[in-house]
Amino acid sequence: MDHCPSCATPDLAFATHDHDRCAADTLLRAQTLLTARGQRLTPVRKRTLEILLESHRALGAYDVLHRLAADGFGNQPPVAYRALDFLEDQGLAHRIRRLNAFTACMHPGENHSAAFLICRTCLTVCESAATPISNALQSHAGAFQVESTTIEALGLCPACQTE
Amino acid sequence: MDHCPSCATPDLAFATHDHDRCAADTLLRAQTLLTARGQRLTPVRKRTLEILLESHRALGAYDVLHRLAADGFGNQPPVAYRALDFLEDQGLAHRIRRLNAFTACMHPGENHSAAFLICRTCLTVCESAATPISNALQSHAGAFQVESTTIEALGLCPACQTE
DNA sequence: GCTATAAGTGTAATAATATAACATTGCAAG
DNA sequence: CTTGCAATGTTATATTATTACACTTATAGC
Repeated sequence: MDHCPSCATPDLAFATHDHDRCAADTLLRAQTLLTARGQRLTPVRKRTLEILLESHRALGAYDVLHRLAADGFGNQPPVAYRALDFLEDQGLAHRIRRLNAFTACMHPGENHSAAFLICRTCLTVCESAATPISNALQSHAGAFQVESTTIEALGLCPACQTE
Repeated sequence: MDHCPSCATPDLAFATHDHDRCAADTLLRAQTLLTARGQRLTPVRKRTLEILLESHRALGAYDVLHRLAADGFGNQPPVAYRALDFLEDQGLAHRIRRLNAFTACMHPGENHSAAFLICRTCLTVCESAATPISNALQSHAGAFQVESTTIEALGLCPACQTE
C-alpha cells in the first residue's frame, strides 16, 4: 500500500517527495494489473494516466483533453471522458466530485474505498485508505446496502496552513 | 434531532411516514432559525425550500427552476442557484455531489456535518448524522485541517432491495 | 416619513462539464 | 486472411453552473 512514500500517511502526502519515482512506480503497477486482467493500456489511456500522474492535483476532463489534443490525440470531449472512465472503472483513477475532476489512483489494485483530502489552496489531492471511514459509514447505514462511497474533505494541507 | 420521525435512523428514513408533518415542521424550524439570524426567507427562497421539502429526493437546480418559473418567479438559472446557494449557506439545504442535485436539510440548526445515503433506484436521499464518520475522517487526516466534508453512499435502500 | 444604501431579483449571455449517436480504424481470435 | 469486436474520432447536443448588469424592494439612518 505504501509504494509511494508520499502516500504512507496523509501527513506526508502533501510533503515533497521523489515524485518521478512515485509516478513511474504507479504507472508500472497499473500496466501489470491491466495485463493480468486482459485489458489494454492503449496509447490514449496510457497518456491520460501519465498526465494524471504528473502531479497530485486533480485535473478536469477538459484539461486532460487539451493535453491529449496537444499530443496528437483527438480533441473532442469523448476522447478524454472515455479514457478517464476506463481508468476509473479499472481502479486506476478516481473522480473527485467536489472538483468535477480526476486524479490518479495511488494504490492501484488494492480494492480499497478511498477517501480524499483536498487542499483548497494548492489543490493537491491526497488519497488515503478509507477503510475505517467506510466501515463507519456502512455500519451507520443499517439495512441500506452501500455499493459505492464518496468521501472527500476540503481544507488546508499542512504546508498551506502556515502561509 | 429527530423531529421528523423518518430521520431518527437511516433504516426508517426510507420508510413511509407522515411527510406533510415532516415537511411543515422542518419549514417552521428553518423560518425560526433565519429570523434569529436576521436573514430573510423571501418568497423565492421559501418556495424553493418548500419544493425541496416535498420529497426526500434530490432535485437538480433546473428541476427547481422549472417549478419556480411555473409559480411565477424568474426562469433563468441564477434564480434557482441563488436560492439554493442561500439555503445551503444557511444550512437549510445540502448539495448532493454524486447527483449534482440538492436536497432539503432535515436537521436545520444543528451544526452537524451530514452523511447521505442515496438509493440508486428510487433516488431517495437519507441524511444522517455524520459525526462518527466525520470524526474518523478528521482523525485520519492528521495535520490536514478539514473545513468541510462530502460523505455520500450510493446503493440500495431497504425497500428497493426486495424488488 | 424620506432617502441613501444594501440586499434581493430578473434577464441575457456564456462558460464549464458531460453524453449520445454514428462513422471509422485497428487489433485479435478463429 | 477475414470476421467481429474493441477502441477511437467526430459531430452534435444535453446538462450544470456562472458572470455581468439592470432593476426593484427592503431597511437603517436621518
